Amino acid sequence: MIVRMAPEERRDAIVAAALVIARRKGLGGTTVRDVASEMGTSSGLIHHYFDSMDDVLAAAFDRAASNDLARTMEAMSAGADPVEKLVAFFDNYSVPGSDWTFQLWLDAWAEASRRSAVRATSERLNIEWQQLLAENLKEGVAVGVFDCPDPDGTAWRIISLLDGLSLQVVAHEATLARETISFWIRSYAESETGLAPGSLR
Amino acid sequence: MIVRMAPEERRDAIVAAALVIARRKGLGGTTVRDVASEMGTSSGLIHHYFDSMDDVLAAAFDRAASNDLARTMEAMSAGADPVEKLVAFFDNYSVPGSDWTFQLWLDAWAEASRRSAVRATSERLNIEWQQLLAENLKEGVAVGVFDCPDPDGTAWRIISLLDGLSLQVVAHEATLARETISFWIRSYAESETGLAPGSLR
DNA sequence: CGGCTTGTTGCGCACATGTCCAACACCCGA
DNA sequence: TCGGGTGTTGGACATGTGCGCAACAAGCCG
Repeated sequence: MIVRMAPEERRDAIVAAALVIARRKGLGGTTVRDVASEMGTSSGLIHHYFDSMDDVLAAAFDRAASNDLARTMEAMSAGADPVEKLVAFFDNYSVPGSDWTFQLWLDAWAEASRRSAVRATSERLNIEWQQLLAENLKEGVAVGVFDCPDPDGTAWRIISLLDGLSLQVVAHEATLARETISFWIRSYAESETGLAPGSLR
Repeated sequence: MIVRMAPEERRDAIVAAALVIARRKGLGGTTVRDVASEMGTSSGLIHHYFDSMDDVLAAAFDRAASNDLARTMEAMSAGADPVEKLVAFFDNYSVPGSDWTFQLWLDAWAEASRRSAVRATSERLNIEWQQLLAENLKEGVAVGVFDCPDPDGTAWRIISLLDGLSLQVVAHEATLARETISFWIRSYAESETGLAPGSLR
């Protein structure tokens, strides 16, 4: 029995199914047939909605990363001041059990050089994350709680340190402990913003 | 005409050929047939020397990364003191034109969760890089030129910031300038070691 | 109710993939 | 000079790949 869906709905379903597979087999390991059978439909259907597999993967990664970003933005908006927001940022960045999202980032960075749609998406989202942090830093400077001469640069450095450390945890698991990198990244942020040690706990 | 090689030699040739392909098509995109035809031999030969493709890829990555490591160690050994060695470390980390090595790192980190041999290799080499840096920091502390309470932690943080920043350059190219990250990483190292700003130039 | 748009199928095409293996060619030691 | 050991071949095998397409069916509109 054919289940006919509205275009929007079906597109969403495809992306959702692709995400399930990507979570299990990696971005690069996600195939048209896998996605189709996950949805319980035929593989031809995927190409009815997407020009190429590259686009499907980019859309899947986009949804996962955008979702994390939105969740973090929401968590930050609950903070009363820039300091609280910064704490919310870090609390949200590495929620336990969401390692698979970061694995997707690793996949995306690696695939970036060979899949243009994925590359464009990861670049855009990376910048959005940096912006989110930078805006909060600027607000803190304006209000006078942060001492930070170059918020944009600081944001890039914090994001990058976070990525570099998370990478070790996700790719190699045992080399670095989760609590350790949580402590390190907060200490670094404190030093970059002129906050007293322990302020971001 | 069959060209018979000594086992050692042939193994090396396979790894070298795999590296040529991996450089062009990525670690994950390297296939048995590609490697074979790069050597001008048959594909069966690869499996005569390696149990699986995973092992070939791990060996190829191992050679590339070990090579970089050795080159950096040598450059550091030319430095007269820990400060000079640290400068040599940074100078060597991001030689222009060796982006492809870093792309291999990106590939390896992404593949780590799905190819155990690659994973073991990248984990080991990541630790070796950290050790290289940590040993130099410890030496500097012993001699009294560095003020650094936790050299091992500092080494991890420097390596991670470097990785996180390099990642943006290699995967996204345009977002961050090379000279910018070179400046940032040196400034960060100065602050972690208690050196005066500009010491690592 | 009939027609038409369009979502959906299921399979075919042309390749590519890792792995394995019987046969072959080369070199060394007897 | 003649085995035997082993490096090497070339293709078989089963499976997987993205993509395209004719046919079918569902639902909307007149």
